[in-house]
Amino acid sequence: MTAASLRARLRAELTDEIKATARRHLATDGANLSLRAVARDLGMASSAVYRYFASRDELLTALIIDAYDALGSAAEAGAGEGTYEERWLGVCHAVRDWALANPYEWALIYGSPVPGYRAPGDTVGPAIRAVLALGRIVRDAADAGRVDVGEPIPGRLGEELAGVAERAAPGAPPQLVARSMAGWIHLNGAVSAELFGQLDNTIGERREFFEFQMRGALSWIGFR
Amino acid sequence: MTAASLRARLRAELTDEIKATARRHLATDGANLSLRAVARDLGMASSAVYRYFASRDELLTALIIDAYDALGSAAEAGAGEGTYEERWLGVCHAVRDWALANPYEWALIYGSPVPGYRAPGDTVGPAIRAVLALGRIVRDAADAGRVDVGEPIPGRLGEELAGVAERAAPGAPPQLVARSMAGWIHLNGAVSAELFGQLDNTIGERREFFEFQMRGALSWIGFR
DNA sequence: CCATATCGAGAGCACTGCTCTTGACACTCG
DNA sequence: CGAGTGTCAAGAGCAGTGCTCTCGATATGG
Repeated sequence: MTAASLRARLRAELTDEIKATARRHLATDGANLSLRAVARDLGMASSAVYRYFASRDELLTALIIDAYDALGSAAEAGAGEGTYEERWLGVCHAVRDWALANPYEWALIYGSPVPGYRAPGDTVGPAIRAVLALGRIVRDAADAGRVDVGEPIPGRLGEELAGVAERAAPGAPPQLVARSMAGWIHLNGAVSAELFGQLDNTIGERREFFEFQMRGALSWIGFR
Repeated sequence: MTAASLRARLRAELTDEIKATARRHLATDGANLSLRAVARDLGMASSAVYRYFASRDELLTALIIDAYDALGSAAEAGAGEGTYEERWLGVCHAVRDWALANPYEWALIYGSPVPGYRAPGDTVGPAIRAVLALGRIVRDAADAGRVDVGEPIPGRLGEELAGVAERAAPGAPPQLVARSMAGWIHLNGAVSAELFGQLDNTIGERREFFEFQMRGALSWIGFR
């Protein structure tokens, strides 16, 4: 395989270089980065880039998948040790820290969807890693009896949540799945609000305010 | 004034027509709509549009301000009558309903910021109307003793929040300001999650799930 | 009525994503 | 070791973009 890989290795390396350069351009041009500019930075013709990515959308998709994966890894690593509360806050801060370190990639995956862009199925796997990392902690805490399970959710939403629980965390109470998802959504909103400038001229103590919110989610979910 | 307004009226009308057409293009092209395409739809030369908006950014800014204003009006109208809980949920649903009816304008104001685009100061006034509508309800409820004020927030965040309270709602306890803001951020995240497709293939009962979350925020804030 | 300000249209510049063709290189098989 | 094959980079070219400038036409105000 090493024989065939001389060409393959060059291809893989150049693919990575293109992605890295594109990631850099993300900072200045956002989702409408210029493929030609990326090629120019690499000293190659724009048409040559099309040997590696069939379109600009495909390049963006690659960046999106990488971003989801990196965020998922960061979130999972943030779970760490300690009490369930500490693990929860650990994941929250890990997500926020990653977003602060990679704001343009965060915007790419959680900002407004590019019209006409259809996310391929490859993205959903990496996309749910972060929320699953959160859910696992709630589930573990619930198994240990450290979470007030609370009232079941009635109606069709309740049934639907039971289905979600079945697929994502068999045996977990649907209402805890719902509250975990709500926690993730709040986390997501808090990070986006901070990154997208909604806290400018209002809140300077970003980290403290974020933790205040995540502790609130924690208590509402029912940790005790 | 009617004398001078023949030209002025035409100008105002055409300005509105350009914005309306641009709003329509928002649906297909998002923030990178084509000024030329807008002009084409209006049967005028692209250069003529520049008599009305100095740049594409300026056109987008006009759309952004209009969107903030429309959302603010919808939120304020949603406060309506009833108990404090009902008013809170009324605003939440009003915001969500507006976003569902105007998804591309929501994406414009709460999606990823366009790199290189600097929001002019004119946007902050309309931008805060919605969150103020929420905050007013919490404040009213607190004045009526229907909210558990809870523990004060210590440290620099607490001091900062006291300043925010001073400016936005004099006399209101800083911790309630913080929880109101957190509620708005959660609301914002919930709407964005729904609109940006993060609930696809997971939650179908969108309205119920949204209300579940907003009731959660309600109880965490301390309504009783 | 006439000077002035405003406006629309068109040409043009530099840029974009993307396609197609051409020629060079590396690899594989006989 | 040499011929054939697949892969690659480069360049030209097309249609589209934001934006500027110039040039006539039209309405406004003194």
